[in-house]
Amino acid sequence: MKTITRIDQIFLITRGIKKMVKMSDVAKLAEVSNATVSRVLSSPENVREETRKRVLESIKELNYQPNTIARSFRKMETKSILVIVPDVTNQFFSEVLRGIEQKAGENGYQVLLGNSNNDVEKEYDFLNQLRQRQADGMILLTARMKQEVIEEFSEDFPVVLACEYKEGSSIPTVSIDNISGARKATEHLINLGHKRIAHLSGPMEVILSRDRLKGYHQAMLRNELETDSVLVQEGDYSYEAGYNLMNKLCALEEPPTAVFAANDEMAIGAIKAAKENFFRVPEDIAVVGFDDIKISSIFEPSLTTVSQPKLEIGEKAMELLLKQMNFEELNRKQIVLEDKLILRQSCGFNKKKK
Amino acid sequence: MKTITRIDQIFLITRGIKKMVKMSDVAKLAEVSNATVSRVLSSPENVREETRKRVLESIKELNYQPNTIARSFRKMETKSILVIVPDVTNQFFSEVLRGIEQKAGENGYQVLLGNSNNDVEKEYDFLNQLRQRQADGMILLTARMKQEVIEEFSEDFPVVLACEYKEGSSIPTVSIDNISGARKATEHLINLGHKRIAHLSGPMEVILSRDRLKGYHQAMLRNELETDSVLVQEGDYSYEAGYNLMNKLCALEEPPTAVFAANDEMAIGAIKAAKENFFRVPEDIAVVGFDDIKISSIFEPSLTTVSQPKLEIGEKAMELLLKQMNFEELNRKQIVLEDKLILRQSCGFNKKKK
DNA sequence: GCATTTTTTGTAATCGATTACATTTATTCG
DNA sequence: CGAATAAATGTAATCGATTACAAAAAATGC
Repeated sequence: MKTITRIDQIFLITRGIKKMVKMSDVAKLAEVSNATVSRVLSSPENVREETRKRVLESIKELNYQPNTIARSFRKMETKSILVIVPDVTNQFFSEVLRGIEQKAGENGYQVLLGNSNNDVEKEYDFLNQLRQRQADGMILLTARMKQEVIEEFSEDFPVVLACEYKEGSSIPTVSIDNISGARKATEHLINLGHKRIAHLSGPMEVILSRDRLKGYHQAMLRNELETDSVLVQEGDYSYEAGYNLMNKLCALEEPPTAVFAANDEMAIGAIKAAKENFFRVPEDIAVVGFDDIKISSIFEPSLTTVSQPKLEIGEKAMELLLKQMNFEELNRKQIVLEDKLILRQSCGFNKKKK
Repeated sequence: MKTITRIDQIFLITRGIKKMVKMSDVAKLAEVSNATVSRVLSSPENVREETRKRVLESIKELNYQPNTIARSFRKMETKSILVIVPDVTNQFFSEVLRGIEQKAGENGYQVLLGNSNNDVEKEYDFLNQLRQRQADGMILLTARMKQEVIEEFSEDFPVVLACEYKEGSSIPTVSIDNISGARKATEHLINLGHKRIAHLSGPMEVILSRDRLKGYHQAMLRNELETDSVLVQEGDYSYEAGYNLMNKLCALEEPPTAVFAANDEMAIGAIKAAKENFFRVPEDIAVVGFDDIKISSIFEPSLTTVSQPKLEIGEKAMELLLKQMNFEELNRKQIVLEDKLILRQSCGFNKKKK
């Protein structure tokens, strides 16, 4: 009966690095070969019950933890994926992230978070990280890089675009139909009788922004409304941009009676500015946003907005990525999920009288 | 003059795995040994200019990317750290994260994000990930695990606690003085003339919650105010908890005239509930929060709150971790940063007349 | 009981970069 | 110029788990 003491286990501390128990230590104690220990861990059904028990006991006794780096090295996979977010502090993305994380966790993948900080250069850096095998795959929640680059890259590595996409490309993508969502939002304002409707757009180099603008234009055109070009203002999806742009609009000789903002953060900034300019929302100016982030329902007036299925976007994106990493065929490469217009107070809808 | 075509580079696709260019390929093309290539990459000053140039050209020509897994394996380090967050969607943490990310990036470290979802079991799982060397160190933004466990763990691996801490432990920690912060907040309400002050606390098993409660009690005691035990309600830091608890308080025969909430999310939930119960904020009920998250200044009424230096907490935590990973001595293990009471409308302060 | 098949275990090569040590080449200096 | 020293490069072991293949042990069948 051999007993291993704690002293035996913890041993030498050399230059601060703890000497770890390795597989061969377990093998020795259990009086089997390295291979058998490995098998107990990865395919226990091929090991005789008795041997397996002995090995497991040794593992426990030595408190052995397999060295993931060595395993990764041998198998040339990290069991982790990289998710690139334009801005970690943005609520919208953190919910998508949650969807990704969940599916990833279920399938034994770690999520490495990459914050691009809205900087394209950073995005390119992240591609290299994947090239260097720091992760097995990648989900991009922002894609400002050149189309050719991403496309070529996606031929060699598992990549999924979520939310953003590239026109006419074959990169697996999960998103909603931004054009129709924006159209719905704008049409809602039109149906409420508004004619002078402004749009606070996102940056034009981002396709989402162009799509939402397009939806806005379509709605205006279909209803034979003119769009005064001064009513379309380009922002960057930030609260501050919404606030500043709305201040501009309020200063116009003929201010709009309604505003469709390309996301909720800008919409809230806009409402804030409108109020400060003594416009009542929704009475004087109705506002509609996009995304349905958490504050939108809490803020007053609560925000009418186009709701994206954030969690589902994350989950589906991870599913697409998993399939690629497992070399499964993708039957559908472009997944378009349903958005939904949520009516709240900021455009005059009242759930309950107050 | 040897030319390498794209075909040469991209080669065989076997079972979907692209054959990568490796160091030996570069060595062969540059007609040097493996070691020299390695040196060009990690200590170029030891390689003759001419040779170095030749190697760099080959690297470029073959588009060689070092295999990080192999490097990690050999050096037994991943150059990544693990950050455990109780909830990714929480604004407060995402800002701390940004501080961590920044410092990590500057020092060549990747940030692996772990979402514990407020589940202790998950936290224990993350410890094992570190044991298995998935990362070189770990920052805990939540620490519900048993003190002994974390402490023993922290002897073998680089760990930093941020925001949370463990009493009388020697684990490196970055935080503010929550007791004094809470006391300040409560005293502010007392100075405004409030006597019946409620407290919406966090879960009692979290030390932050206990500290903030303690600060509240201290302030009351010092000012010889009685604390009606029905006025202290335990929540879980969520908007919903604040909302529900405030509904309870409003239904009291003698409702409080002021509320100190243990964080901003609960404070905002509380204001929302107060309003729905026809209490005006701050006229009928003054509210103070804790954390100073972004919405707090946007929400109406804007929220008086104790501001934590979120970014700095993240940076300092990463600095402590870096020192541990580099086996440097820590001169100070417990870092306490300054908080600041920010006066806004929710307790009757008006920056500008409206 | 012995040949055949099946199951279990062991042996040793392998993944790709790093690095201690050995060797070669270049430089310095009397 | 040649010895001594310094600089540049090469050789080969190494990190720890996995796995193809070989060998041994157990089970089966006649």
